[in-house]
Amino acid sequence: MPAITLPDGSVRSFEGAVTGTMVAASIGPGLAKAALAMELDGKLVDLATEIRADARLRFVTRKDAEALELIRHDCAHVLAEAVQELFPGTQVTIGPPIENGFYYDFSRNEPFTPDDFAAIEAKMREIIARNAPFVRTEVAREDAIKLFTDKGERFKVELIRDLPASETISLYGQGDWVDLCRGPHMRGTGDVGTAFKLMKVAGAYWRGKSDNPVLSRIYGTAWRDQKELDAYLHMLEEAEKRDHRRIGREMHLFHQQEEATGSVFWHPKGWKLYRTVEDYMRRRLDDAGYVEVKTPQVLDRKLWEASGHWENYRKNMFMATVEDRDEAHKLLALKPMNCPCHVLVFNQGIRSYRELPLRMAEFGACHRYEPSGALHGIMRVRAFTQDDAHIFCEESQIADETVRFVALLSRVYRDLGFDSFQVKFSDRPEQRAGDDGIWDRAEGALQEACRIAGVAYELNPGEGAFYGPKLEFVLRDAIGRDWQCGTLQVDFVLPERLGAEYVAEDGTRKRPVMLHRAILGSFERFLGILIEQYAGRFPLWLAPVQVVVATIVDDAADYARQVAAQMQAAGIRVELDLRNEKINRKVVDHIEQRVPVLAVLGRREAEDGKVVLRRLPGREQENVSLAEAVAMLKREAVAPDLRP
RNA sequence: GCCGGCUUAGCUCAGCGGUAGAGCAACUGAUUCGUAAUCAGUAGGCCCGGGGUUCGAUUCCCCGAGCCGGCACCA
Repeated sequence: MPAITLPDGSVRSFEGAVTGTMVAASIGPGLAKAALAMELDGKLVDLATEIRADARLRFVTRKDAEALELIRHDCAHVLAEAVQELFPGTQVTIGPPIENGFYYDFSRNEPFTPDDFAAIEAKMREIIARNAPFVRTEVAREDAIKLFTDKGERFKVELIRDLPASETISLYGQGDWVDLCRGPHMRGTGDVGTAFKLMKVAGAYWRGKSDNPVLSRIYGTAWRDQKELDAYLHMLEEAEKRDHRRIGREMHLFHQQEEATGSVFWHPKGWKLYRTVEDYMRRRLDDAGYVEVKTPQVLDRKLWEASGHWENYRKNMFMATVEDRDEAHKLLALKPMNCPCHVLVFNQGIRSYRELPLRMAEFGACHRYEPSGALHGIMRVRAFTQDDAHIFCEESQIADETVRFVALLSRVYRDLGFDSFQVKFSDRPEQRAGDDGIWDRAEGALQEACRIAGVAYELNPGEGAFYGPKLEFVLRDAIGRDWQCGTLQVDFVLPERLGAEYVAEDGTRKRPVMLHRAILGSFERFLGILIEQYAGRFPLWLAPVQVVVATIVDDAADYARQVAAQMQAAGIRVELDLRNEKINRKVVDHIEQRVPVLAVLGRREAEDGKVVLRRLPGREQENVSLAEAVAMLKREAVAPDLRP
């Protein structure tokens, strides 16, 4: 006699076991029609699930947050059925819902191409129109294995074999098609609706392991209705316009070319942006008690052997050889990291505990031979400059330094337009230097520091650096991809390997702990994200060109030159546009160039000594004196850390 | 590195087994104009590189490079 409590607190009692479908029907025909699944005692299950005992129940309809995930998961099943109907012999593997959609990985000799999408989508619509109910059955492990072995689905068999013994093995059928699945699902394929679209194909390794076979993955997106789908597709189009590679070209910020794969050619305007950020960072670091150093690019193999890079990182290092040195010294490497160099600086002379924490910063240029497939615009490159620093400190100072670092990073991110970021905690990787005792201490210290700093993080197991655990500060680009920018890493290993020590209060020699930390991460990556964040429309202090002085007629040219000269003298980054073009055209061009301020000058302004300012892409005009314009723009262009 | 796709003028893109086109940009001239594209003209191409098939390849095939999307990698 289950008594079912609904979200509004009302209780309904039934004679015997009931299903969600029956409960919904008993409440009303509207709900019976709308309910797709239900949450039973906090767990999302099929509507057809039998309820035998008292329970709390909430129906999930298309409006609810869970609906999207259900639609996407069901859509993945529909995709799999469609593919198997159209391409017999294709094996199915897994097909989960993901952010904005779903994918399904197939095993097939011939990978799918986007040319297959039209046929597959048509078949999917057919399957959805059939509205076959999703039917759950629970089976014994041996039966499941037999079923999928008979079908020739060896990946499914492998999945079943690896399920823990405690796990119930369930199948979901839709018409004649059946898949191994945990569920839950909606009532039938018709509930998927028609607001879906196949997006792209990709190779993906079975179970994410690169020595496993490559599967053919089809990505799709699915939404509640056409309107949502259209909005999503429109959002993607807009995001494409923010792509830093596109804006970099349009705004003449940088370029890349084959002769230097994975490197950036910064053009004058891009370099101005870079320098503006670098100057800002240098001031922030000065204020935060860092000292700045500059260390070599090319170092002898001996150093990399000592640091552990030779063993753990060599595959990512560029080598340099010279002919006229003996065997032992002819191999050098471009530094992939700055840390060993900083230890070498630390090791000069005798250090005292009084000097700690010693915060040693460097805008360090590094080279890493990244796998070709990893390169991505200026976000993932082979030559980059980190806003790197290493804090040499005592173990007891880790927490305080972490608190300070997180405060500094938050300040910088806010100043540069990022109000939120994700934090991940990456612990010991499989390939690492240092014994487990050292790792226990390092991870413990970092966890404790996070607790004290009040940093909430997500665990990222096994992803730490080879020398220590790390915090990753992650920002998101225009297309929704996440990039690690800031980082904080606790390292007991390198000081040991490179013999760093200091004289402690008691006169004994001790090993310092080393905190590796970066805020921007690399200038290249960070500027890429910054470009996308602002879609190239930078706030005045960052804009490579802050003001364009544009004339309406040639008669205003002399005055325009004066205006530009005065602005320039006041430190404003200004350009002149004296072209023989109509002002309309000039407005359009500078909007396209994402110039923040246009100063328009005609005969009237030349006569009155005035300037008409227009904040692009806005339409409003301000008419002010030249002196006022200069003062105002100068004030507005002050970097956030220098504002009164 | 792996799977797939792409690569034609500075940019965005057509094209096609008979050696190439548009728009924008550039250049020249006219126009001097008051806030979202003035008009006319001119010039511009190892059609990514290397092989092959063919009477003939930018087009078809193979190899390579770079880029793009994922996957793997990512101090």
